[in-house]
Amino acid sequence: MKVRMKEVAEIAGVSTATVSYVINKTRFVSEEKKQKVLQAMEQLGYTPNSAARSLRSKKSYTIGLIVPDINNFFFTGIIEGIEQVVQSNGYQLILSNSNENFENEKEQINRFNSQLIDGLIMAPTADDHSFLCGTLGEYPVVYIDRKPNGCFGESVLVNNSEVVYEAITYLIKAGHEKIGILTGIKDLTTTRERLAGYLKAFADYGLQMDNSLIKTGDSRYQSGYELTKEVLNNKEITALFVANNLMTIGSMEFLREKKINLPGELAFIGFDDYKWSSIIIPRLSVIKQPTAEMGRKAAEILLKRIKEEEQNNYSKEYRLTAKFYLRDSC
Amino acid sequence: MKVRMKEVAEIAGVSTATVSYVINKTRFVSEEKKQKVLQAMEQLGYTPNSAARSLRSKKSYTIGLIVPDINNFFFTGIIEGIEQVVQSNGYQLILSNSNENFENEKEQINRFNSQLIDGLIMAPTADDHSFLCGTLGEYPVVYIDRKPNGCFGESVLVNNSEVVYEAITYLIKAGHEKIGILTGIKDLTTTRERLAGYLKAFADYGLQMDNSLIKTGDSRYQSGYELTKEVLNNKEITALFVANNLMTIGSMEFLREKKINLPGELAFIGFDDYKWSSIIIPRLSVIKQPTAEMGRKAAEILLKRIKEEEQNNYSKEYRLTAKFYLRDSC
DNA sequence: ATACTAAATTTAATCGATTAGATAATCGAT
DNA sequence: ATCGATTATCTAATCGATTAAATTTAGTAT
Repeated sequence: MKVRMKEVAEIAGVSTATVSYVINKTRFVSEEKKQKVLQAMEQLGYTPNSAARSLRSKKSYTIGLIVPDINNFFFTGIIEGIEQVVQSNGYQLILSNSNENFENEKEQINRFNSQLIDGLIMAPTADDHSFLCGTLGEYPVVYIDRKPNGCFGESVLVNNSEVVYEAITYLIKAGHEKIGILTGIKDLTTTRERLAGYLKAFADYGLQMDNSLIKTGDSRYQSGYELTKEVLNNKEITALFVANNLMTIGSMEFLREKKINLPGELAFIGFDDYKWSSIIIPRLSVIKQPTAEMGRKAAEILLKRIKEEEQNNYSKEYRLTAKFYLRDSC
Repeated sequence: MKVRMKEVAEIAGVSTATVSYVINKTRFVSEEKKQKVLQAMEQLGYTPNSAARSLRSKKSYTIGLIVPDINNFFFTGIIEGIEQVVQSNGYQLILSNSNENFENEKEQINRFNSQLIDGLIMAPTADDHSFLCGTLGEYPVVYIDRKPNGCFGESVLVNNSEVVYEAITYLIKAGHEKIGILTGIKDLTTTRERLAGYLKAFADYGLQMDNSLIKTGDSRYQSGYELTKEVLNNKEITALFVANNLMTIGSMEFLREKKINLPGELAFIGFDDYKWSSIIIPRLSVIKQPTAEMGRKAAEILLKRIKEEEQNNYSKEYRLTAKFYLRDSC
């Protein structure tokens, strides 16, 4: 038999209102009654019913999170950061996996719209999100990693184009002129920005652009493997940059199979870091994103917006800095 | 302004009860009225208020999940499986990270006890969980990966001791007699079971046991590194088995640093598989657990229990089969 | 036409908290 | 002693759905 606030109130000899004030600290309650209430709660092992609470107060102390791939260590790093902040502020986290699929994503958003959540953090898929601008008046949204296409909003991103520029520049200065690039899903803002950094480096250093150097993938392991095979058909290539993490692994798989020597035969730079990238031989040079920090930042912004109630400064961008880690593969 | 069931009922020219019956299919409603209701819902863009719904019906269509490390790919594999099942049954997933810390775990359970959830899946920490047997009468619980110490309950596990027995036996048959083992956190059932498999192989093949061969770690990267250094002080060791995934990476890091040749100088078997274990050289032999399947199984069992209402067959164990993948490191 | 069933729909109580507004208690000033 | 102001507490309406019980409607047999 679940114990309700009414029982607590009876035992403590006060009204339910007073109990509520004690729990939520919403009004002053005399020390004497406060103690009685606390003791009664303790004695009965009372825990408030969150459904009733959020029905009345219209706050669920729950935030939603939609990521495109739960198995991807880049996103789990983000989740970890979000979880820390959310947890320590007494909020709960509802997790959902869109699988990079627009329909899944929309379906999940619809579920969230049953006012379950106080706010939403999401890494949107590549599709057009203009429908969101209208729909999501109910709760604040913060985008992470990627900006949604066709819709404004606050977002936590990294300096994609700058850090890629830095990495490509490093290769150019080391004498490479034919540098291949494998990108993730075409219409993601991350893909566009990383490609822009690559192109800018080529332009700034007066190198000849060549379409056979650029291959667009789908952010999966397999396409990393396949596109590496393809891009290396261009025999002049001396360096390869992979702008996505799973594709980095797929690419490495192909290079290992073909026994292509890094960095001797091919200079290699991958994307995203994990402990394993220092145990493979050669240790991989990569661009590393501050995943946990991104997650924390997004959660902090969201909670602030939830508390503020005022919904201005839309479409602000927060750019955290990803770094180029030079190791042994280039 | 949020649209309520009342508005839908008015537009459709019926009572809220009828609307509810249409939505939940709980009673027969004439085709005519049903259509009117559906159309009104569509027209107003109605989504039911889940707080009100769960307050009244005492079901939240939400299940809780507590894992000890969100960043660990073993657990994200499990999460992925759980998410699939939960999602497709119209449930939501609340995720929490205990960080292998008992206090965090208890705190989260307390939060869950505010009747937010219909069921719970958790990988319990190593501490004594006898307090759980009492507390958790409210909703069904399924344990995953590990059994809780001091408490019964349904659990989804793998054949730890058998698969480790198989791997160690392989090493023994290959002529190894001094085989080191690094285990995870001491009081986890997984650690005990894996160690038991190791010991049984030694016993069955009449090998001399030796305490300097066994090192107990804390399931973290760093302890894999440190303990590898330690265990190799025993110069007779010719093979090493690491019974935890992050520790496998830490161990490999040490071996790479010391340029210890695998399998020439040391035969090596790690725990848990990920795409990267085939791109490192030599390709790692590992024990691979069916993570997604474990997650799906746990979610299915839990949902079944939620629907059944009857809480018998407690403490049943489901053992899925982990497999030994023989590659190039041993 | 009447009585009786069965089927479809509605009325209204209910879930367990929050909170505006009413009320009671306390205190000081006149 | 009375009034007013202030503070503490309580009463009761409310959030938005579900659902038991009541009611209406339709159908069938006599």
